[in-house]
Amino acid sequence: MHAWNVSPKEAVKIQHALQDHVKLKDDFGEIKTIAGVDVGFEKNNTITRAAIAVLDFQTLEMVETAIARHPTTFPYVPGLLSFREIPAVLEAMLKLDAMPDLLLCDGQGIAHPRRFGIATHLGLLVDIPAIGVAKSRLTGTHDEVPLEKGSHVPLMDKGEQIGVVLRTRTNVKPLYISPGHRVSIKSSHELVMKCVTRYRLPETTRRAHKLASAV
DNA sequence: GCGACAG
DNA sequence: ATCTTGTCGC
Repeated sequence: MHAWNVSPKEAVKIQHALQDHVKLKDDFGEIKTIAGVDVGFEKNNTITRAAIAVLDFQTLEMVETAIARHPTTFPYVPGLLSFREIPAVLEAMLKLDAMPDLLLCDGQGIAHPRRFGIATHLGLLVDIPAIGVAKSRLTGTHDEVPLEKGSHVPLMDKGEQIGVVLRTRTNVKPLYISPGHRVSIKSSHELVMKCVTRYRLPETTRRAHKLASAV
């Protein structure tokens, strides 16, 4: 594994070096468990708190959870989010009894200037299929999304599709879905939709967010 | 040079 | 991300 105590400039180099290993084709078997990953901060951002909620993919019921606190060592820089949040996430992952079959991360997958968002970086490091679920746009353009739940339009960048903008709830801001690693755009879209109930965010993310808040 | 900019 | 109460709308 690469170093984490790096400068922003070095972080960009690492992203370029690792990008070649990313797989955007479906590479997974039966998905039994799916994990939501979320991060929060404490003590004036000096502590990064990572939370993971593992759910049963079929019933969306909680199977297992893990929380970890880690000193914050990297600033928030658009495009380099993973260097700020992943160290704490990896610590939380190690506390799990069993690795989940799929990860849903807060933030982008390949919908990133260098196609290397946090979902991509994390999925690659732990070698688990991962999808990025972002609440807003980092890069790319798209047409307006119809207001009804389930509506979606492609997210484009430099002539290629990098994800989908998905309305998970009628009349509510859409989510930006993009593959992280070992999953296609189409499957990312379908899998996220299966985790959505009556709220804007998929259950995985909602559960992880609650954990990250219930300090 | 001027904006845009995940969490 | 985080600071924060009530309030508008489906």
